[in-house]
Amino acid sequence: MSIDVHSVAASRLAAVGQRYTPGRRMLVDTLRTAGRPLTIPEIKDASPWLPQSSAYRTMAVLTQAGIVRRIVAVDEFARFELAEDLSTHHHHLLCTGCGVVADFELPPKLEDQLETAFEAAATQHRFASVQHRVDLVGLCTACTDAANRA
Amino acid sequence: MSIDVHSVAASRLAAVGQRYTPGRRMLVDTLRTAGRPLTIPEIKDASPWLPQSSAYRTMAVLTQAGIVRRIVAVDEFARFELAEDLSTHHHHLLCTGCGVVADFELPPKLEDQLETAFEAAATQHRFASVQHRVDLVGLCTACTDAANRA
DNA sequence: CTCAGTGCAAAGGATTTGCATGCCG
DNA sequence: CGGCATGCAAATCCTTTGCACTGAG
Repeated sequence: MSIDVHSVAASRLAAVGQRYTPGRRMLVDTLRTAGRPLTIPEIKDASPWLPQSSAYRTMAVLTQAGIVRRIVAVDEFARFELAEDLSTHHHHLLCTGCGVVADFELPPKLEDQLETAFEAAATQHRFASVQHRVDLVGLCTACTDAANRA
Repeated sequence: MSIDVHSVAASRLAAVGQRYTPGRRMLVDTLRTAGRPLTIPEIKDASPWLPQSSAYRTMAVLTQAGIVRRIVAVDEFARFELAEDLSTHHHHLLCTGCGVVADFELPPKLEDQLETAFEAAATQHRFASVQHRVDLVGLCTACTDAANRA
């Protein structure tokens, strides 16, 4: 990995008066390894001994500290991934069948054009501190196959 | 309005074996008039006599029939708007402060470029039936002012 | 010794559903 | 008449929170 995620995480937690405990470090590793946003159930699957409330609480703390980003996809589960400055700028493919979320990237040139258009739209509607959320919603391979079999 | 929303709604409901009752027609009108996605509480505010369960159930039926689209914004409330082919292709401005959702549009040329890039990404990840979801997340005027006063 | 972190269990809140009634076709 | 539609109330399910215990500084 290019930057030291754990060092950054430790200092960001310190900045909000929190410690970088083994449990938190381990969940950060889980997210870093996953390469896609994970739900709480998925996080628990990766660490079966972890109490559910700790999973939720740790994600809340890490989100607060700016280490983790919480996203809402198409199902009723929240998903968590490392903040963009700890990974890369990317977008999401959302499956309406099973809810799974995959990452993808756009050509840099197109990103630039988008950025410009978004700033114009934000200004026009008097929105501030704007970030963008560009997702694709469709069916993953598994769900497409399942639909065809039906 | 350019197309007859109610006629289309009636035939789409008929296609899934459901009726276009006065209650359903009225909620469709509520959504059409709003011009932005509404939450269930907002829908209930517009029709205080409407039981909550009917609001949820009607939205579920209309969504199933392809008349209404259910979207998830930044808060814990689902929001509902008319399907794109009953209104126009547009995107959303989401306020992280109060959760309100406003509509905006992008230049057609940029939409075309996005479409091309999205198709490439979808193909690469083997996703099918892809639609895109392009949102801006920020603070609306009211919430920006509130933040400045604090 | 003090206070943040953790675990367990119970509460919270949006959404769904079971069941009985009403009404269109 | 039969079945969809509707109301009311209870249930579901993700998520949050209260409280007691443990461990680091």
